[in-house]
Amino acid sequence: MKKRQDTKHIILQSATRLFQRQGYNGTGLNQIIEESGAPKGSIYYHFPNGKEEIALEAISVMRKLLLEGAEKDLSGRNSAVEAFEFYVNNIATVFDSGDCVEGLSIGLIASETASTHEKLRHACEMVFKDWQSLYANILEQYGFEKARAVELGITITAMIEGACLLSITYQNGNALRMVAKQLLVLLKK
Amino acid sequence: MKKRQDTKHIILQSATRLFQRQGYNGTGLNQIIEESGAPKGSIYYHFPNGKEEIALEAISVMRKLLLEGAEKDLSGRNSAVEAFEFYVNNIATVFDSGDCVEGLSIGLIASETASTHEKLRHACEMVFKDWQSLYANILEQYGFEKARAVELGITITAMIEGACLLSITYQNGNALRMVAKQLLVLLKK
DNA sequence: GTCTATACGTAGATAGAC
DNA sequence: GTCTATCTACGTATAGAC
Repeated sequence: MKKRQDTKHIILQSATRLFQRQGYNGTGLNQIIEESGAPKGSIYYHFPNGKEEIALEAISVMRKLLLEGAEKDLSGRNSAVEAFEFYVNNIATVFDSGDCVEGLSIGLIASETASTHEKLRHACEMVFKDWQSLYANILEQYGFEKARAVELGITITAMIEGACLLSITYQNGNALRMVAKQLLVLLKK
Repeated sequence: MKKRQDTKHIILQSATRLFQRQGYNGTGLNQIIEESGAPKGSIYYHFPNGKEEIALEAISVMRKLLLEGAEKDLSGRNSAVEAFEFYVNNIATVFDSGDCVEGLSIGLIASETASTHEKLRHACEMVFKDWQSLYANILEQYGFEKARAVELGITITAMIEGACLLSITYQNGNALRMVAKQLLVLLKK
């Protein structure tokens, strides 16, 4: 059917946005329904396993979007430094608007579920690993040796996640811009 | 009275632990009472403003503990690199035990409350700023010029918070150890 | 596929006895 | 200072008509 995919899709859209902003525990099923305008009775039709299943699919949506964005921003530059500087400064601008930031990371949902929902924890772990690999691959393309690229992949993932946390808390993107600046030192060859 | 302080204290102890592990939304008042063994009726006597007030005081407890620990680990070393390496590797060991990590940061509660509880958001912001200042001061003591020390203070705060997030998710402290290693590069003079 | 109604638990919070 | 009882709201989830 056509309607089937449409409704499921808009539920997932709203859920993704709400989970990113308010976290897993902070978001209710009722709120997702309300926000999306989807028919209330349809949630357990599309997601028989309830909230956890929605979160699992939402993480998968985030993963896809965030990785695509990263790949686009990071490719076709003249150097690793230039690529990551552009990429991180780009993220920074999102946090400047002040209110109602749609988190650009899965950091919140990851830390919430790490010790309570094994499935969700694992899904988040996979996303972080994807990022690390992507960053490492990009660095290899720019001439870093493999072992060093892997190390930097982990480090850059941590730096960006940490800076996103500071940026959300401070309500501006300055921490991310600072990280972008320090990458000049870290990526010096 | 004496009892007054005792009960309030044990409530705060449990609340601090639970908020760090499960977050603000993930922790119920009932659970705090249960965990602490405190008399159930006494919560609104000691904390008339309810859950938010408990969280506010819990953040203050975390702030004190974490800053004290950081100051101790970072002082009396031979160089900035040595100090931060010891400090970060020390944090890393806490995440190796696998299950039931008592978060060592306020990252979870900070990201949960950033867009929903202004008072709590602000309290977390102050803690992060304290960290930045502490790190910057330490770096100045080791001979970094002030402006550079401030930049690095922000960056190191982000790196550690991000690595804590990865460590919680991965259930081991390797990300933190990796960050410690990269500080060798970043703190080179 | 969608709707209404509702079950059932637990959340935070309050009142008033002790 | 502490206890019990209770209120109201909301959480997830289900049942069954349409």
